[in-house]
Formats: sequence, structure tokens, C-alpha cells
Amino acid sequence: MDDKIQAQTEEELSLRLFIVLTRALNAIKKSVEEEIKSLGLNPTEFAVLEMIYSKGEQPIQKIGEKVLIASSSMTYVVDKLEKKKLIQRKACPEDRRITYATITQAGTDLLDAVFPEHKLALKEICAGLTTEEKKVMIKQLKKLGQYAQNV
Amino acid sequence: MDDKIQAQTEEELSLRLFIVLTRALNAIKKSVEEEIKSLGLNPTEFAVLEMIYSKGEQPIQKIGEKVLIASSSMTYVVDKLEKKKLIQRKACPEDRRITYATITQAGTDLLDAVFPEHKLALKEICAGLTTEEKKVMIKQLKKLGQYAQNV
DNA sequence: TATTGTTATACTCTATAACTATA
DNA sequence: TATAGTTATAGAGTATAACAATA
Repeated sequence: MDDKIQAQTEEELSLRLFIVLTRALNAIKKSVEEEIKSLGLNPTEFAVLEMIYSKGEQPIQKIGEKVLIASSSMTYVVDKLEKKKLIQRKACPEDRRITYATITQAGTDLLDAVFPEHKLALKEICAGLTTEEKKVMIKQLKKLGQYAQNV
Repeated sequence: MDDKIQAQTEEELSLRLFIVLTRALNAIKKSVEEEIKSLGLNPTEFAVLEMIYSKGEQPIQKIGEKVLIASSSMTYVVDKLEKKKLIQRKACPEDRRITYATITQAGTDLLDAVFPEHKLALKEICAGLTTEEKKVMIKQLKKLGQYAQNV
């Protein structure tokens, strides 16, 4: 009870965490979104593209689960990325209900070109924390996110 | 170099942090938004209402800065909350360009009634972390957010 | 001239529901 | 019957630009 934070209940702490989390992400996003926008992409498109870029081809629905949007919205996003020649649909031979989204050469080239800058910008933005602090936070955020998704 | 995380560069760590942050918040939001929706509010409206609830009346623009939306969008949000009788516009006598948003009795009553549940739900969602971990994370997120906003 | 807030407008994203095809 | 994805549709939220009132 001798300091402000210790006096808070678990509920208040969680609320505080949620608010602070929202603010922090909003602040980061504001900067990053301008950068992404300059590529002609929106945050969702970038998230999808980046996922395929780093994880390889994925069933469209699997992507939707990660990005947390409805399947019809995934169709919309994939359409847009396909029109921009950054990804391609590819049938799954084993299960013909499934369609993979796979990155094109142009998509790979784009991210190869942009990723270093993107990461550099993020480094600048996140420079408020030390390396150690980032590592701890990543670990904890993963725990938090995974738990939250299963509530 | 003896573990996966240690091998990452500062850039990659920051990228990872951003991704994990996004996922964690999305997961939490998904749960919270349903709850908020059941009040007939959207996340932005709730954020605005909550800010006035806890911080007292605020110039409309100040709110917009916190929530990070354009001033015309603030007009839209304030209109909606005012139609729902949860907040009220109030002129500023000293500077007649300024309009305060102030919470009504109905707004206060609503949040008084809902806040305990809201916090409880958040507690459940955030139960993946211990009290100590939450406190640390709040502190770090604040640092991160404040720094990011000034980049 | 700069700032606060509003109006008018257009557009992007997302969700819902109904559907097709495959399993 | 259940799952993956699409189509059609509608609506919500946000931004941009031009503006009015005030400082």
C-alpha cells in the first residue's frame, strides 16, 4: 500500500494494462502506417503479405485466423494483393476446398527492398526500451496474447 | 548466439515486438469489443467516454489527440455520444473557439454500472500474467508509447 | 495568421448472410 | 454434415478539404 501501483487491485491493473497497451500500439502504428501507406498498402494487406513472406505459403483461412478477420474479408484482401501482383492464389491438390496464398517474385522483391527500412524505422520508434526490456516484453506479450485468445 | 532471441538484431527484435504487440492487443480487443458492443457503443466511443469519465471534462481536440483521430471524426463521435445522452457539449467561456465534452449523469451512471464488469472481464482476459508481470509491463509500455509518440 | 470545431463528401474496410464446392 | 472460400450487400468509421468563428 505504500505506492500507487501496489494499491491497485488486479482488475484495475488489467484495465490499466489494456489502456497502456492500446496507447502504445496506437502511437507505434501511427508512424508505421504512414510508411506502409507509401507502399500503396494498408495495415491488413501488409500484415498478410508479411506473414506469407516470412512463413511461406498459407491457406487463406489460416491467415485470417492470425489476422483475426472474417473469411469474406480475407477474400477481399487477397483479391487486392493479387491485383497488385504481390501474391497469388494456388490450389491445394490434397484438399480441393483449400486455396493457398503464396508470395510472388514481385512481392518478395518488394519486401526484400522495404524490410530493412521498415525494421530500421521500428527500431527508432522502439528505442525507448533497451534490448533486454524488449526481450522480456516480447515474451510476456506472447503469453498475454495466447492466453487472451483462448478465454 | 546460443539462443534464438539473443541472435536477433535490434531491428528484428523491434519488428518482433511490434508484431507481438499487435497480436496481443487484437486478441484482447476481440473479447472486449463484444462486451462494449453490448452497450451499444463502439471502441472509439467507449474510449472517449471513459476518458471523460476518469479525467473529467476535456476540450474535444484534446480527446482527439489522445485517441489519435482527426477532428472531423471527433465531431462525429461526440455527436453520437451526445445523441445517446452520455456526454454533453459545453462552451468554454475563456476561449470561445473551444468546446468541452463533459459526461452526463446518464453517462456516469452507465460507467458506474458497467465498469466493475468491464474490469472483471479484463482481469479474466489478462490472467495469463501475474500481478508483478503486469506492473512491469505497464511501466515499460508507458515508456515505449511515450517515446514512440515523440519520434 | 493560427487554432478549434463543423459540414459535406467519399472511400476503405469489415461483417453478415447466402451460396458453391468439396470433404 | 462440416469446412473453405466466394459473392452480394450494407454499414460503420475515418479522412480530406473547405469553411466559420474566434484568438
